[in-house]
Amino acid sequence: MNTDMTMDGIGSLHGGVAVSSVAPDYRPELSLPLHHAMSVGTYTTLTPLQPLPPISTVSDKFHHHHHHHHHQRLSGNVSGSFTLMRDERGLPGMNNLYSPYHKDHMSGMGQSLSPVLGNGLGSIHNTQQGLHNYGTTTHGGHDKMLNFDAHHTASMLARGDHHQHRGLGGPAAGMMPHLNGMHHPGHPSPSHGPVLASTRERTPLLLGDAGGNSSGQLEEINTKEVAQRITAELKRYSIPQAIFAQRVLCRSQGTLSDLLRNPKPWSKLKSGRETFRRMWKWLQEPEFQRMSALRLAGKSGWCFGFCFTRRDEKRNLTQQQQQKEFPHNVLTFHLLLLLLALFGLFSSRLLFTHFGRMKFI
DNA sequence: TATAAGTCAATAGT
DNA sequence: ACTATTGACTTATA
Repeated sequence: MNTDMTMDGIGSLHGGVAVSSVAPDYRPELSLPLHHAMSVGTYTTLTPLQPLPPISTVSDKFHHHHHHHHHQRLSGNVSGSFTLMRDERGLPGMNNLYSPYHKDHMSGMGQSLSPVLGNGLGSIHNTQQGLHNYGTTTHGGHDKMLNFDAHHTASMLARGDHHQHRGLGGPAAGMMPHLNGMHHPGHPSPSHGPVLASTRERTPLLLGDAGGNSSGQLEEINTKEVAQRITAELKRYSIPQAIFAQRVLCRSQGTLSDLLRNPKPWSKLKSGRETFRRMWKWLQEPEFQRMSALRLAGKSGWCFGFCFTRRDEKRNLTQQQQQKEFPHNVLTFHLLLLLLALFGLFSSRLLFTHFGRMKFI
């Protein structure tokens, strides 16, 4: 009952859950949930918050040299209130979207952006809440992208084309029709017609495996097309490379730039395939979830399908300003407790040692 | 050990 | 403010 878990033990957070993870400043791999053991009906309903380690090149330097980071502790006083967002993230099925590619398969799971399945939380899901957040979660200087969030997500939801529940075994190829037709400004536009039809088949970004396999691990990704589409998407939504690289790919801006401009053919890729898989997966996601992934600033935690972000970390607003801004989606700490109780989580391994600190065994 | 692949991070360029 | 370039570094592999 006194397991003192800090972020130092993030590697051992397996099975643990971060309700309020004070994640490192910029390394998303330490904040993104890795494995969603959302087995319904059991305590594992909690969404484990696990690190998304960098791909194969996890080296000692990563942990020791440059990024002495950041083994921040879950010390923060969670005193404020939480911002509540729906977590559209995934269920176990997405785990096999990643192949055991070297040791990457573990990290790959972290990118599971798949829609959450019915875990009984649907009724709580308030679209309004989610939307509010998209529009208002601003960190420093990513306003453009996040502003998009509000509007596009709203319109998208209005159109009802979010939630393409392609969850387990769903056809991964039915991707983003509203994006497929889009233009690629400033691009040679190699093949006429939609980006999809680069191959004789209708498998857009995949070469081979015409869709039966949605696990995303065996396909040959058309890296060039992926690169083009990612480039277009980033442009379209004014998403800086740095943001995308960091939060979705766990790579540096320069790396992404290089990959985007000089994508190597799939056959020539080795561990670098993982990066393209992440890009590809991101493209598969509904906009709703794409932006969710981008928005992850590392200051929020995911818990049973909801994202909890410390309000006071969102920006430098006064209390009043914040309250005005987040009238509905604020979850007080006590409400959080209530939620936890509602979901029977108290009987789980979730422990509170003192206010503002949650620990798990 | 040599080489290739992948990436980071500094920095130059726009 | 963003993006592109590139040398250095790590890791994997022949």
